[in-house]
Amino acid sequence: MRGEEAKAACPDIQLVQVPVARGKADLNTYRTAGSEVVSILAQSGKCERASIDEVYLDLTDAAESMLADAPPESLESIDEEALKSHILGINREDGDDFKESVRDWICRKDADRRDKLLGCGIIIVAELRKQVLKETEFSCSAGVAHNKMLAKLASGMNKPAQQTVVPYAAVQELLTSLPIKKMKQLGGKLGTSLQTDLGIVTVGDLLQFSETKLQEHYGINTGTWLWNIARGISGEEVQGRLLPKSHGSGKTFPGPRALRSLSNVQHWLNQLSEELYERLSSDLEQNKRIASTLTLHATAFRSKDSDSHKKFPSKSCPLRYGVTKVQEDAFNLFQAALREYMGPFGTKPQGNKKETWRITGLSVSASKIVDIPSGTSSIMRYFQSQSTIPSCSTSGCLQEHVAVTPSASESCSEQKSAETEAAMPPDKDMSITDTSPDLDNSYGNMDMVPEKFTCQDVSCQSNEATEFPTQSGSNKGTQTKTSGQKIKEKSRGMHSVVDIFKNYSAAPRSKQETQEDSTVSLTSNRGSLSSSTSHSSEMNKEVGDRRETEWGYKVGEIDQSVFDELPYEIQREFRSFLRPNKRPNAGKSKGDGSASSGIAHYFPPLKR
DNA sequence: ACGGGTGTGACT
DNA sequence: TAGTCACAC
Repeated sequence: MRGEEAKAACPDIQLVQVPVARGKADLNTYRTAGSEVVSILAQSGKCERASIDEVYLDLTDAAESMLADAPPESLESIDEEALKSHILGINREDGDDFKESVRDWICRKDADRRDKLLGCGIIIVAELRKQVLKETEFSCSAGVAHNKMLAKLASGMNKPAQQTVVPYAAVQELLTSLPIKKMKQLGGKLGTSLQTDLGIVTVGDLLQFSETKLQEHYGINTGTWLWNIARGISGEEVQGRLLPKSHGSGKTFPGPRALRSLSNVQHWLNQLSEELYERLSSDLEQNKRIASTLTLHATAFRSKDSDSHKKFPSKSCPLRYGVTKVQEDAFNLFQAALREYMGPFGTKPQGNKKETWRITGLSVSASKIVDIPSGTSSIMRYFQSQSTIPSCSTSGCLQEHVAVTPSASESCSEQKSAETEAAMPPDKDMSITDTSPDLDNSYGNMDMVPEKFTCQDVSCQSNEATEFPTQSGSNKGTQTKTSGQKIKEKSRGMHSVVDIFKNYSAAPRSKQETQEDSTVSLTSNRGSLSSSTSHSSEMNKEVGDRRETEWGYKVGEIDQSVFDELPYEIQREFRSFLRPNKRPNAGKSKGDGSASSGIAHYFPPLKR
């Protein structure tokens, strides 16, 4: 029920509300909580942060070790928490005997090796959940099974704060009567289609269809995937990734709250950009990562006019570090999208006051996040100073600045940012374009779901951007160059600092599990966010380790002009990373063999 | 059940 | 690469 109803029914009820900052919901409390739990779980095996409160753990190694060194059957006593497990296929009626049956199952000597591993997993997971509870005060639920799909399914079967196990022999029974809509990925349109188009309601029904038949209806990949999951087969690997791949900040403006003026849109974009930037700064500071693409999403409708439900296009551009830069670029992206949305007829000559459009949703997000190799302290400082530089707001400066912004500005030459006020402080900029994939590290993962948050203290969020003042402050200006043209060209050519980073090859993480992983998915509930903070150092450590791997780059990918734009200090630092042996034979970019001009194939001279 | 704020991945 | 769509928490 809604809060109001609840209050009416229970006047003394304690309702917890999501914190608000900058006029919008602030989820940092939850992000921090999630990170705390991940940092604990990641110690035990490969970990994948599946969402803000969910993780998957691949405990294969830990389980195998236990089986080899101290198998359950050799233990004199089994963890009480483990004995509380729900094991599918084992009846646990009356309260006294079931722990015995669980113990028997875990210690069964004649068990299939896979189930013996599961038995170890049960003990490990029980231990982990206790540790999470003790160290964070969050409880969590878990599923222990042979793959992600089954573990996820199981984790939701006994909540809160319990764990469920799927023995190999229980898979069929579990699945046959299970409504397909309960399976991850089938909760939406595909599940509906399966139901209405093929009459499939349960996974058991799905079992009747041949792989070919399913492929005819849903394509090769989806068809095969469906055929497999009906049999409890899921080859999905647990990704070793503890950090999010993107950051976003958005807000909806339902019904009467829809935005109707450019200046209002700009106001909210500024708020959203500010939050986004704060998070980017934390990421840089804590994880040494840089995002390189900024994307603007909006939802809109045009009152009255025909096809008022046309989609508002999303737009993106290179992400430049600096709050005002993000705000500026976001607004420019919006205007570019708006013109496209309104069509050739969107031009101004519309006498009456209010616009014909209504914005019901806005969001800005940052993606293509790459690690900065360890040891690049000057690069860190560079980006930090970038964000520190306040404003030098002069229209002339703005112009130049604009010319430099590739995508976001390409459109901004014309329109009026009139009413918008606020000096747009164009600072020196450095556009970042593109990046490369995730260099995952391998750790375990887990996810928790705070059920009741009693955290009323918004300040428990740990990142105060003291290191990355979001604005104002003295200007260190002169050490970075303000030129525009060169950077613009390099941006066009898609080369920049991040391009260099991206080639830093994630050291082959080896580690190739195959089948029969003990995968765990935990879901937690409840928790009183105590002010526990500094666990951040632990996180840093984890993240730091993987960065020590060597990295290489292709000389051919560094544009001379890009290099020239870098502060001397950074040019020097980069030089230390350059690996002559990686020099390509022919001009190529991104290793895809495509030729590219304007690329230097030699070490750029240091410039001061 | 529904809505808000996020986030990921497939596909074009 | 940019942009859309589906799905999930």
